[in-house]
Amino acid sequence: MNISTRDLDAFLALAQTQHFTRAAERCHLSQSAFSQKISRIEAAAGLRLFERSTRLVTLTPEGEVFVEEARRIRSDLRQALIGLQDLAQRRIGRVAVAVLPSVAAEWMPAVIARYRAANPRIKVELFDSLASTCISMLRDGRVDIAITAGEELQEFDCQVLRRERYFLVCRDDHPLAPRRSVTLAQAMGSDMMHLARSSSVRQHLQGQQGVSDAPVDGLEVEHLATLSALIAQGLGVSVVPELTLFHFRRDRLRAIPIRDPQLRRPIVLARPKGKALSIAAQAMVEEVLAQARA
Amino acid sequence: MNISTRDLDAFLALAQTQHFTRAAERCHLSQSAFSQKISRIEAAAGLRLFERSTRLVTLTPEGEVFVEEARRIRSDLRQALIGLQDLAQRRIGRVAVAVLPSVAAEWMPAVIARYRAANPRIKVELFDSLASTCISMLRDGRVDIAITAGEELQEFDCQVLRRERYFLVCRDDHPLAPRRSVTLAQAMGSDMMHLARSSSVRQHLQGQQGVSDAPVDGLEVEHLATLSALIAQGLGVSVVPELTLFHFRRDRLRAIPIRDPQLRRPIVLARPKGKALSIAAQAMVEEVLAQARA
DNA sequence: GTCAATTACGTTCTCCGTAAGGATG
DNA sequence: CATCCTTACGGAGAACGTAATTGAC
Repeated sequence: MNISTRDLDAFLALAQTQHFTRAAERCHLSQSAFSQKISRIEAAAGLRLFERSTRLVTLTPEGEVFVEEARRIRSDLRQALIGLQDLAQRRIGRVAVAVLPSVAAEWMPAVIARYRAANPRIKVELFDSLASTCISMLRDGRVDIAITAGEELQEFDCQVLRRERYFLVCRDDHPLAPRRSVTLAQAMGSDMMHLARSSSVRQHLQGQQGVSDAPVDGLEVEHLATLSALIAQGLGVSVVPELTLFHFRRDRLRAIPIRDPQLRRPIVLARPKGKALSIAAQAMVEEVLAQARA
Repeated sequence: MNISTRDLDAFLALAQTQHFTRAAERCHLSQSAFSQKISRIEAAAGLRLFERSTRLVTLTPEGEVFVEEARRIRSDLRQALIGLQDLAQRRIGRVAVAVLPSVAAEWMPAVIARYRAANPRIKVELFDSLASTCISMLRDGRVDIAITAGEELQEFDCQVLRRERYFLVCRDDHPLAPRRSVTLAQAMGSDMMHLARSSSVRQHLQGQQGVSDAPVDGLEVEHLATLSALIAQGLGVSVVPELTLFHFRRDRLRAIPIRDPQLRRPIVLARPKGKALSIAAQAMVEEVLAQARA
C-alpha cells in the first residue's frame, strides 16, 4: 500500500467539494484520472470512502473519520517540507560558533556582520572561550564549529586558517625596542612575563626551545589586558601572537616580530568529524574562510 | 512535489541503518532503485538529507530535523489507515439505534445478541424511546438508525419492516372474549381505554373511522403495563398493536385480532436520507431485517 | 582489492488523458 | 436529454532491476 501527498489532496478536495469534476479541476487532473485515483485510494484503504450516486457525492461515515486525520497529516507534512525549504534557503536556522577570545575580537565582528547581512533570519550564537572550552563545546555538540589554536584536535576535522607569527611586546625604553625583529632566544633573555598555563599561547610556547617551565618571577596573569598594563608599567616584556596585538596598542608599547620561522601559532577551524555541517553552518564557514584569507 | 508513504519508509530506513544496501533490502528494493529514490526525495526536499561517502552514510543536520517529523507523520498515517481497516472489518466501531419501546422489548434482545456475537468489538447503543423522540434523535444524528411507527418520515429514507395487526385486549368475562376475531367497530362499542395522545398507537388509531377524539371516561394512561393492570381489574378494554401484547400475557386477559384489513401499524426502519450508513450500522440493519422477516 | 554508492540502460508498471459507456434526475 | 461518474484503451513518464562505473579504504 502506498499513499502519496497527492492522494491526500485528491481525497480532501473531493471531500470538500463533493463533486468529482470540480475536485479534479482543483487537482489539475482530468475527471477520469481523478475518479481512478479515488478508486485506488479506496482500494488501498479497503473500504468505500465516498457514497456516490451520479448526482450526489457524500462521505461515508468511515470517510468522515478519515477526513480529519488526513487533514492533519497533510498539514503536518506540508509544514515539515516547508521547514526544510526554509532551512535550505537559509530563511531560518541557527549556527553556533566557539572561538578564541582573540579571534572573537579581531575577526568575528566583521564575519558576523557580513553573515547577518547575507542571512538575516539565521540566529548566530557566538561563544568567546579559551581553547579547551572551545574544544569541549564542539565535542558536546553545543556549537557547530570552533576556531581555536589547540594541538589535540585529532578527533575533529580541521583546517588551518592561518599560522600566526609571535611578537615581542615591550616598552619603548626596552633595549630591544628599536629592533625591526628579534629571535625568540633574544626575547627570552629579557624579563619575560607569561600568560597563565591554561592559555593556548603558553601551551604553545612551552614546547619551544629555551622557554622554561617555571614562572620567572611570579608575574603570571590570565588576561592580556592585564599583561598589557604590566608591560606599560615597565615591569617586563612578553611574547604574544599577532591576533592579540590589539591589546597592546597603547603609548610607549612596541610589538616586534619574532623571526624564528618555526614559531607560529596555527589558528584552526574545527568541525565534528564525519558529520556534515548544516547549511547555516556551512555559510558561516565560508565567511570565516573569507576573513582568514584577508 | 509528491511524497509517498514508501518515500518516508525509504528515508527512515536509511536514516536508521545508515547503509543503502541494507535499507534497500528492508524496503524490498534493489540497491540501485533505492539510491534513486533517496535522490528523488532529496530533490523534492530541495536539499541534501544524507551525507555519503562510499563508506559512511550519515544524516545532515537538516535530515536529522526531518527524521523526527517523518517518523511522526508516518506513524499518524499508519494509525489512520489501520483505523480504517478496523472499521472496515468491524473490529472497532459504534452503532446507535433508537427504537420504540415495544420493538426494544420484543426484537432488540435477539437482534443485539446476534449482532454482538458477530461483531464483538462494536459498541452498540440502544435507546428505547417513543416515536417522536426516535425521530428527533435520528434527525440530530444521535443515532444511526431508528425503528419507529410515525407517519411523518418524509425527511428520512424509510423501509417498512412489518405492518402490525391490532388486537382487542379484554378480560375473559368480557362479551367479546370468546370471539376469534372482531372488527374495530365492535371493539369501540365497549368501554374503551386509550393510551395517552403522545403514543404512536393513539396517534394511529385517531385517524381511524369511529374512533372518537375524546377520552371515554378519563382513563388515559401512559404505560402499557398500567393499561394491562386496568383491564385485568375489569375496568375496560383496549386496542393495542401486536408487538405490545407481551404486556398483556396474564391470567384472565384475552387478545383478539381485529379484522379490519386497513388497520395496520407500519413498523418503519428509518435512516438519514442520502447519507450512507457506516459499516457497523449496515450490519445492524441486516440483523434487524432478519428479525423482522422472522 | 574489496566494498558500497552512483550512473547507464532497458523493461515494467503506474498514472494520465481521450473517448465511450451508463446511470440518474 | 443533460449531467456526471465509471470504464476502456492507448501513450508517456516514473520506477525498478541488471549491470557497468566510480570512489573510498
